Amino acid sequence: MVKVKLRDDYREFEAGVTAGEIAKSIGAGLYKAVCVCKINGEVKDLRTPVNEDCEVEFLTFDDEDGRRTYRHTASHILAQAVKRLYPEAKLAIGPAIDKGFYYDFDVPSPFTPEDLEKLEAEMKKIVKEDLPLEHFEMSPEEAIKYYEEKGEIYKVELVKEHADKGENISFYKQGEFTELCAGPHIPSTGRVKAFKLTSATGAYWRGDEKNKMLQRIYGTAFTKQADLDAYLEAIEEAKKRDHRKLGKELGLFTLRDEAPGMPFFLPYGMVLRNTLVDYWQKVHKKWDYLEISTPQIMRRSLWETSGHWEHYHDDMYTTVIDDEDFAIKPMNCPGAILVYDLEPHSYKELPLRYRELGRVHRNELSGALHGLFRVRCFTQDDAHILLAPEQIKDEVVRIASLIDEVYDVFKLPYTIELSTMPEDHIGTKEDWDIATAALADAITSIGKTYIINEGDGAFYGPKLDFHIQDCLGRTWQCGTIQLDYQLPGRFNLEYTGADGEKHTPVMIHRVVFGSIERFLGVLTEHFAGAFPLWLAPRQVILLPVADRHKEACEKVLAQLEAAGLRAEIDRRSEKLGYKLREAQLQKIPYMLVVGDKEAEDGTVSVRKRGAGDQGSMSVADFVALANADVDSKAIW
RNA sequence: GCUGGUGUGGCUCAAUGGCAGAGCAGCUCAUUCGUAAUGAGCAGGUUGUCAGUUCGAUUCUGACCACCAGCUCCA
Repeated sequence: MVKVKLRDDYREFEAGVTAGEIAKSIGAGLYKAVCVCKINGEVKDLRTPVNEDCEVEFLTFDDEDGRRTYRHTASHILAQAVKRLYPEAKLAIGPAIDKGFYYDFDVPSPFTPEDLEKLEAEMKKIVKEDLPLEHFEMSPEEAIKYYEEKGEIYKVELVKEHADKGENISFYKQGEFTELCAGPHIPSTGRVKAFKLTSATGAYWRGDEKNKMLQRIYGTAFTKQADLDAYLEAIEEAKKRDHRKLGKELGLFTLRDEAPGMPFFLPYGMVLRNTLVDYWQKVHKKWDYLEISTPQIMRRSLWETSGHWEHYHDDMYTTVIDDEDFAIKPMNCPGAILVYDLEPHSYKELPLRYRELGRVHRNELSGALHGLFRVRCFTQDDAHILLAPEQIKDEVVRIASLIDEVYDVFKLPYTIELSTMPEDHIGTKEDWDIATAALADAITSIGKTYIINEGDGAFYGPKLDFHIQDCLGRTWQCGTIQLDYQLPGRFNLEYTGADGEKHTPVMIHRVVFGSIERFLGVLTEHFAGAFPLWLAPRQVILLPVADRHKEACEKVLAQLEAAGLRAEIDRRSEKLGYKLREAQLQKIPYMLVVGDKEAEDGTVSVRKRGAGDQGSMSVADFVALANADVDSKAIW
């Protein structure tokens, strides 16, 4: 007998009982809902036998591990369906991902939407067949032989890697379909209820563009059809927040064929942008950054010294002027370095913080362009900080606090990634360890958590990246704090230390918004275009009920403008409802209605976006109300 | 850049190997209206660009450009 600790009691079972049988003994309903279990904290199949005393926890689709397991099995069903309909397809990999799963195949011709429909139908058959997923193992030699005979070249490659660890290779079998897989899985295919194949695209084998491009099928799966429908509906809803759509509707920016990836900012977009920049300036003055501005185009020699000419050439726009090579700056750092290098520096001046709203140009791959999120011309809210190595941690705390302060103003949720030493790097491992630890310490000391992005640092130093999600949950890097041990040396930068000796400073590259453009895109999606009052391009719109009220509106407009509010009058001879509808669709925070009554006693009837009619008040009262909102940067 | 898809008035979208159509927006006229669309009329398009096939191409083919999804890359 074995003693099993369940949620709040102990039960005894015959040794060798499976986790699934334990679940069944507790209740059939529970058993049906359970995807996978944890035995002593380790995620395992329900088919796993229990041979000794342990703690068992059952996980349903509501649990992240349960959900992943469920969707992972769905990906196996997809692979099985593909093998049935396209026996010549070679299997690569097929994991569960955040919102579903995918599977990569090597097939002679890409999948069409009709293929996906056929595959979905075949998957339904496999579900109906209710095939049990059985786990078994092979020795590495057997596994290689097995896959070589089948011509599964990708699987052979994967097995060979596992073989180096000297362990047996784990497989799962469902009906005629066998798959290299560490598991775990749900007990049978019949449990996968609601799924949909969402798209088919290309993807490089092992994510390396030098490798062959495989065909990836994305799908998602839920336990109930209603949940799947709700999910698909939510995606459609989310697309309405897309900043590319809202940017057009609200007159913020545009992109034209004449300049791919280089946004044109329209009048309302410029108001938004300038408001954001004003705020940025205020914050940076407070945090003690000195503002500089450096040239857009600089000589080749500068870029050779910085290393960009060699390492970043493909992404740079270069030009020849009077027979001499120049480059349009893709980064602001060399400019800041030239400013530092103007005169000798003492350790007493450090950290020296140069801020620069620097417009950069990068020749990004055409396929990477995406609205304002990924452009070829953008303005980084950059700063370059020169400091002594021992000042790193304090300075990083200072920057991370600044970033947190700014994101909090918008109530933007974000995640932090710490990228560590890549294979291709400069500097000693000791330096990297100290620097990486300084970054980690800094984040922990301000009460934040981070995830580690192994080996993803820049070749010159580790970095912290601040990621924000877009309307569809894709994350975009906005803020970043990068330590740089290389550039100061390349430019022979120095400061005189307390010891009277010359030392090389460390440089920190950092941005808060990342780029003004990307951040505006993020904000547009975050607020679904309904910007807080302080940011809204048009804060107030005045709506005369009839033409005879326009004059009264003009007076109110003058008062609002004098009070620093951004206001307009809708002067068209339309009915109130018509003008109101448009103002509402334009997401203007305040709509002020002026009719006979208001014109008479100098009041306005206030309608607040999202909150409806607020009744009448004097213009002075409205100004006080609005300005209080602007000052507090209230979000509603 | 790679894989697949898309490209029709300012916007959203129809249609077709044989005169390209609607709604909204715009303009004109009438209406002067109280919290999400007043009515009538007018105007607006070399169907992304360039070639090819064809008596005839917006439709079929090819190249290019741009956009969309994903890969890669990145602020």
